[in-house]
Amino acid sequence: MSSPIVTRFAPSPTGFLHIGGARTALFNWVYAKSKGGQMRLRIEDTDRERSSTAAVAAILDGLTWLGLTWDGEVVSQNARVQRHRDVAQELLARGKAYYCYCSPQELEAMRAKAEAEKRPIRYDGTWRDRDPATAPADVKPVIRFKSPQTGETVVDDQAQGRVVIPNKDLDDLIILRSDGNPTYNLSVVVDDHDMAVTHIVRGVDHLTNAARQTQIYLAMGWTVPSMTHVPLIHGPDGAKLSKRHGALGVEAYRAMGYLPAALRNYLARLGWSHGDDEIFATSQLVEWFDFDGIGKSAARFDFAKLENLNGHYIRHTPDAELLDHWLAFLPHIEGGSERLVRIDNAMNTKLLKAMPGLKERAKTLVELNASAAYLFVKRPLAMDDKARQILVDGGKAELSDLATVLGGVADWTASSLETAVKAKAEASGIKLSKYAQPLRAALTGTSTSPGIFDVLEVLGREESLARIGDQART
RNA sequence: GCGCCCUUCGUCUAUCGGUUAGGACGACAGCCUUUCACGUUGUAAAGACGGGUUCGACUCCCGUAGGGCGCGCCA
Repeated sequence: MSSPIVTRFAPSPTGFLHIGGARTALFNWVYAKSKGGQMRLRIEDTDRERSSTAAVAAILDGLTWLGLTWDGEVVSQNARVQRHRDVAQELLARGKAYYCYCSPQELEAMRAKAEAEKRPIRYDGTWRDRDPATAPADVKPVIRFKSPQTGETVVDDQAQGRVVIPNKDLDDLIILRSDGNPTYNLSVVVDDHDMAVTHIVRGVDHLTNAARQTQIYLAMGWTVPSMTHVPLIHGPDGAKLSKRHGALGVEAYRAMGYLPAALRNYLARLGWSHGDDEIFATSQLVEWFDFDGIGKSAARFDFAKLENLNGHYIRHTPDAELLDHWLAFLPHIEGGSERLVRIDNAMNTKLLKAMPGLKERAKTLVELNASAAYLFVKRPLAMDDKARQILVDGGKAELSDLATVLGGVADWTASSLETAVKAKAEASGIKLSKYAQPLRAALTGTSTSPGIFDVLEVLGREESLARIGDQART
């Protein structure tokens, strides 16, 4: 019986959960699910300066929203530093590491010199074989890993293939700082090993680290886990993701009104494929997912496609479920909370009734929320001359909106309203298209123009209708 | 500078030596709808470049160009 599959997502809490991290988490989660394994969550917070509990909270929140659940306790890497130190000592004892007394300044000078002479920037191994007895008394040493100097290190990557890196290009990295704290590459290896991680899935930016980590695994006599380095996600312009484009936290995507399921679907298709399949449920993804579907080149983030996908998910989500999503979404946008408190049972019923018409034309929850504005408008609205003017001179009609609205609010059915409105308009010689603009404005609550009820009121009153009709004709 | 990696329509991608190079988003055009949206039909749109290998290359090899990642007492 083979050991269970264990994947892990290991973000550093220096900021929000960005889109690339979200996809990495998704792949780890999906793979674990598909193999009946577990996904652990580890917070890489060894850098105390830059880590924050707020960031940890944001990451957990983001993962939860995306529906990516982890197994077991959240591991804090910082809580395990003693274990890391022990391993560093063991490496020392095994002759696989050594004390280095170079000061940061010396190292800086070394780097600068190498750069000036256009030589590779690497530690020159000064203390590798030097007698510690000659060490300066005033310098606190770091511990460096004794990296093999000849041969090559192979990373058998599930996505990148067999990646071979010459050992001469890998210098002796610091595994324990002069303050006695471990560095990333040591901590990762120790934690992944101790957490029984069998499969590491992360961004290609860690590929070189993978080689260094492989050397540490080997030095400790530990089994090297399966590794998969997924290509990065770039911004729409092909450049590295920055705050300008997609480098937003997942909470930003939530605030933009995307559904978790849609985002999962979109993210999965970014860098991974299963033939021509585009739209698939997460359960289907779990069934299909495998590392061989992962591509090698970076993908650009395309909001247009995400939006289209999201529209599809909105349209295909059952009304009640969509309403729940919307309600959960409200606190995350401006004015949402005020609207939320006004939703009682009666309103809930109205919303549910209006949902079929609403979701048909919304690509995001933001749009859905906007089109539902008419349901929250305080009435009656004042129907002044200016408003009447807008009504008469308006642009194109929104007949089905009108019908939908009434179908959701009054006892009218969409079709009967449509028929009625049509009849009224025809009788008065008014082109219905005249109503569009104010109707839309009323629907979205973005203007002071007449609300839907006022329009209907007018339509229902023969004399006003006739009067408006006259104005419209002249 | 050194190392590793990448390169098919504008974008995400299929293709695992033999295809009219397929799908999706976007774009454009039509249909449906007395609006919008949805839906639907169609059109334009791609193998970076140069060499090989092969009966035959998008697919394999080499080179060039372009791009990405890494080279911290950050993770």
